[in-house]
Amino acid sequence: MINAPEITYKYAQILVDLDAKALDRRTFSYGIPEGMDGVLEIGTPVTVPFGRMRQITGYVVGFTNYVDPGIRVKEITDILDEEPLFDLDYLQFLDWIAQYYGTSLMTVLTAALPSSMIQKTRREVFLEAPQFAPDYAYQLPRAAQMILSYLKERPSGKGVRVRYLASQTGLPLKLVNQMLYRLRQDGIVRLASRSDDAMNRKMLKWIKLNPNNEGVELTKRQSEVLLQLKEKLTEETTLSQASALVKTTTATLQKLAETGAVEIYEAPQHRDRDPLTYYAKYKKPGELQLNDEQKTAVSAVLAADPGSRYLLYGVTGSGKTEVYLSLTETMLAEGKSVLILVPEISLTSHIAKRFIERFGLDQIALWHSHLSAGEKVDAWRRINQGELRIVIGARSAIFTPVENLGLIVMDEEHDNSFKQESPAPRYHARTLATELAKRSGAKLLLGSATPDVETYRQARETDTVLPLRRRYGGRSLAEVKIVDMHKSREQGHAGSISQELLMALGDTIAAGQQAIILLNRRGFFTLILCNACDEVLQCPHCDVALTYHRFREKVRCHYCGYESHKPQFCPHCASYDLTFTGLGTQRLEEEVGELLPDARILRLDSDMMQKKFAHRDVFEAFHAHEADILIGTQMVAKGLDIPNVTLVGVVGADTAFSLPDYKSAERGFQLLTQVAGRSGRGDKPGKVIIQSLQPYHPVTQRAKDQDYEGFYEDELVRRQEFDFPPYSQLFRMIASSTDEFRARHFMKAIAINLKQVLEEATLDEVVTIMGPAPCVIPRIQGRYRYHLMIKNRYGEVAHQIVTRFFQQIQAPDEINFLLDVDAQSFL
DNA sequence: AGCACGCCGACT
DNA sequence: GTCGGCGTGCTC
Repeated sequence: MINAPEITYKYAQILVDLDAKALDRRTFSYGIPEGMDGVLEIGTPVTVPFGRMRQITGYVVGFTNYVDPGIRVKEITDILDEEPLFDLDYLQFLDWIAQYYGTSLMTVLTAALPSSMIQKTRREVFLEAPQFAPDYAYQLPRAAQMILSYLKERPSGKGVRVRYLASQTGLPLKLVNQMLYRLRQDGIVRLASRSDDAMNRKMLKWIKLNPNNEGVELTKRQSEVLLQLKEKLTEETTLSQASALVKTTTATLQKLAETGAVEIYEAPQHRDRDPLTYYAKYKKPGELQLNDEQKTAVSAVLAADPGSRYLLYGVTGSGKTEVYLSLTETMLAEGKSVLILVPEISLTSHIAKRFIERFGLDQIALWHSHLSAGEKVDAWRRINQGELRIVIGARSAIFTPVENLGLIVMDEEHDNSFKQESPAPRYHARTLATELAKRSGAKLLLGSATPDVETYRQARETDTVLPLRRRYGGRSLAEVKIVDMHKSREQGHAGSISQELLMALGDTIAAGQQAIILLNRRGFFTLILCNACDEVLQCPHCDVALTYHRFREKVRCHYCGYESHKPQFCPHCASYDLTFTGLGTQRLEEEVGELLPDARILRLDSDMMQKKFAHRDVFEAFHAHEADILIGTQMVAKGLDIPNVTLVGVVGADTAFSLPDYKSAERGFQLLTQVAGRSGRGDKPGKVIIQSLQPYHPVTQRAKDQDYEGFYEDELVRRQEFDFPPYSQLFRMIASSTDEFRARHFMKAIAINLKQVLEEATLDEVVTIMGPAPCVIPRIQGRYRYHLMIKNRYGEVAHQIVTRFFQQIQAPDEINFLLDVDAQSFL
């Protein structure tokens, strides 16, 4: 051929897709067979022979001409997809992540790429040029001619699986592959994996009215249903949504479809039918109205150096979103892309809605866990090709291959859903975003009303805080009142709702307004006590108290999901004298219902989340004022923007910040402040009532005054005293085993060895080890857990020593050993 | 992870 | 003498 390859390498370095402990952090060199050298790139997925028998998937991560003598190099068997899955920059970014978190490249790759892109083993052949010159075929080997004539018989545009092709032509697989490489080189065929078409897309049933069939005969019920459908059906309603909307069954709708009055059809869940499509109809282009503070923030970010990081510190309702929108507009105008990271729960929040309203869905990729495999691959491709230039998503959206990235926004940056707890890589999206910004030259904007203490300190020291102190329309923050529950009880109020809160709830409902009550515990009763032996009933697999759920009379473990019937007697002493106590959201719902019999109450907690989108339904119902009071766990604190909410009640506020965890005070403060921010977002002033058992606790008081800076100063003093972040970097190692003794002794040995390593590096003064000790929850799912805390006050060198130390440890099979870099929780 | 090699004890 | 237990070590 005419175009000579620039450089040809003999070998490709392959990362093999095996989750074996020692294998996934090495690469293997494979020979490049003839005809494959032009196609192979970094990121190309291939299959390679491995060991004696197997063919496994791997990825090209480099090229070389040198291989250690004595290694019997094998050849790459095949290319799974000619389009590489990643490029060199991306690979280097993933490698940095693997180094930082002490894990392997393969582990990071698994977290980064959509799973359906990784498991592509089904290769297909497509006939690219069916009209080749007639004499071209004659000069081909017989096998190639057979393949071509078979392919020409097939319906055009459809692929054939390589294996199937081999069996149909009766040729050996190896020969088929050889021929296909040649045909590909000549541009006759294309090889691709199957996942790039709609194969993985789930099909849904949709329903629409059939206007051509007005006068068909219907039964009484059918006419009723049809009447309601005419009212409620939108352009995009699924069959199951419709049956819920008009309170009937899908069977009835099917019958109705048979009459021809409506039409039911199958279609994939297209992105246009994303739940958020709804907001695209309310496009609000026009000029953005920014106040002085917002303008200052926008121009500061625009003038910032590439790779720099800014904190948009804005109280709730101060208009952070307008800043994001304005910056995005400028970025798009400059031909750049924007990545918006939001907490998990907030995908339904106003941020996504506002972006869709402003920019429409045709340039936005929504990246969330409810996307099907096919939709993810679709979105990935379109993002990669620069077709979608705004990506909005939770934590894992940081891995999407955004082209020409100009800005990363991380809204509610303090939210702990940005940290992946398990499985590895246990990454924090903020850490990754900071690194990605540096690498890509994008600007990073973190937004919060209650920034993470570490973020705030860093921003203050580097002078990159952009404050928004004024609330929209000059509205003041809600008035916060603390009720001392000890006093309330002395005054003879036995229940969980104080007189003040009850009165306020009554007034709010009477005024036609709505209220939110936050209680951070699920279930009905959260404790079951034996009065004979004083034991608390625990999960048989975890050292966690069981929670009684009224619904179906069951007890549940909130850690492992263990479920059992309501116990009749104590498992320790067989006494029947059991007391059910402790307040959960279910019981609170009942109690409020008894106190306010006319109030319409909705409950929102993760028990309700079992059903997909159930939380969205609850949010929407509450937003539509179908209920007066919303009771829930911390979910209600995040992202709700309902103007008619003028009262927020917090029940049992203190439990959050007394956990044995260095961040628990911070989380408690954030939770109180965030939930307080839900009150009074409209024209009417808001009110917050916090019921507390420790009303003079400094965190409660700071939350009352909504004084973040005061809280921050208090907290810094405490952190410095104990050398917690930001004064150190925190690592946590956990060993767990079904054998308690082994877990404990393994951890002890680790502690001794690590101490020695640190001493040898003369870092033992600046890196301290705490433990080993049993974890706060000492047993989960039958596994005993021991942990080790490591505080690094030295920096990058010590960080590397700890991660390398961890990687060198080969834990025995019965022990699960893990490292959590920048651990956020001690539980 | 798989799979083979290999070094010991129990059997046709 | 050989069958098979699973400890150890390798996979380009």
